[in-house]
Amino acid sequence: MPETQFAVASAAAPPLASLTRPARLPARSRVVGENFTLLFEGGRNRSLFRVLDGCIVLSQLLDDGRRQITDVLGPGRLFGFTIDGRNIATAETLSIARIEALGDAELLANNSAIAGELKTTLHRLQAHATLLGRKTASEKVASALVELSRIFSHSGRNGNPARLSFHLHLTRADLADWLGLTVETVSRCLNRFKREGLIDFSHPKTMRLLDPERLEAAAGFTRQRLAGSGRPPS
Amino acid sequence: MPETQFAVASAAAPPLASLTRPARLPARSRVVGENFTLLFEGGRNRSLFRVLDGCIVLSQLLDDGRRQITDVLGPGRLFGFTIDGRNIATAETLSIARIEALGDAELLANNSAIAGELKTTLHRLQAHATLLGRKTASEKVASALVELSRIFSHSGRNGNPARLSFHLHLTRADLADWLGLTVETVSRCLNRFKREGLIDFSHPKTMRLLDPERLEAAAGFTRQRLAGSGRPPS
DNA sequence: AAACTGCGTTGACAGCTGTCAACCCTCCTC
DNA sequence: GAGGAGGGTTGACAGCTGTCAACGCAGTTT
Repeated sequence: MPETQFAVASAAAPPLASLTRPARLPARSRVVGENFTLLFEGGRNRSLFRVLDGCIVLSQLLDDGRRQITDVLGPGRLFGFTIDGRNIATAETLSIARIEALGDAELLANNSAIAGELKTTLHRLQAHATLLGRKTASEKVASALVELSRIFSHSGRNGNPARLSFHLHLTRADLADWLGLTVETVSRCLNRFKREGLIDFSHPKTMRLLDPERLEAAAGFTRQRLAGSGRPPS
Repeated sequence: MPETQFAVASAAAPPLASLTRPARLPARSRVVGENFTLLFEGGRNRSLFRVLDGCIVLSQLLDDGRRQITDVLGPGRLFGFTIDGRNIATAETLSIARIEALGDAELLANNSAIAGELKTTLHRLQAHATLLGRKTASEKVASALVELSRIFSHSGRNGNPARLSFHLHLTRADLADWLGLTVETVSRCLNRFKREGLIDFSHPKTMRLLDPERLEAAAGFTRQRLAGSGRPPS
């Protein structure tokens, strides 16, 4: 495997973003290797987990093996939600990842925060459903690049400059499973964007956005905010 | 319009719910007409709502008008979740519907119930993402029929017999927007299922499942439960 | 009764994306 | 260094599904 951005770091000290709780890590924090399945859909689980570092994806399988990645999680996101004690989704690492289990006390204390996370996830999943159902292959790949840059760029102090370059944790196959495409289509789109000067990559996973604005346009915006307010029925 | 299950009620008074508060319903309950947009994505809203009767869909729009229905709600489901006071999704009625606003007191009292509803919705949305990204047109339509029969069949005392016949609240266009297809493809699939004896409908919205088992098979199951338990990382 | 509208169905055709295959490259093992 | 495995790219081709168009039908209006 090509060294991930954690390879060196995890050898020495905590890598990038030893954020959240750099020193004295809580006892429940844990480092997990690449391509490791943390939770199985339908499996029993009594904890919530927070991503401290790295990349984790949630997925679902059809009986014949078709896979759909439903969300890509970066630092800060929570996962491990259950219904009747059973995991809603399969969770696997795409990089060396650091995660933290949330204890019951924390759960209760952060109850509204957890509801907020649930709503955020709901919102993301809705947007992704729109992508899956109503966007073309090009729009899907462009959307993915914009989204992943937001999740995994080391948000530079100014915001913009650092956003241009980031590590694509997903393989072409992962991207395909996320976007409802095939590896070939993903590859073709990426290389077309490269030829057109929208993006650049030497290593397949080292991505740089050369023209974020055109890329966002190519992503086919979802309307972010409606100008008018809603019409509450009461 | 063909009579919905509410047609009688609406015949007495003006068809499209001018009725707001028919008989002695709880103060916050309300009847809304067909094809009425209750909430706009991005609009302000301070209440949660519960569907008491009828059919409500959540949707999202792209700038050019492409629409994606992200969930279909029947009796019992909650909607109106917000992030920063802004609606996550657009909500519109597909039938005359009865809804109920949940007050703050109820909200606090039902906090865990609400988290449960959020998780249920998350689960449904995930399954739908898998449908959108990884199922064929036939599988999508078959899945939709099975799903809608579960939501809208008047759950007979025995369960099964009543499940066979139900009112399809969605038009072909709604189905298309839900499944990420076109009306033509939806229509072709439905009529093929009809020719093959899987379903039957005289009126386009009066659906009957003649062979639920074959239909479920045609839907391409998502693996419901994993035998083994998950592997919690702590 | 005629015309109109919305919705649904059906056919012909096109094209986007999937399928199949070959090949390249890097990394790893032996 | 040879060989193998995994991931990525590219080309040829096919087919599923979208596009475009015509038509039917029911309900409503004029």
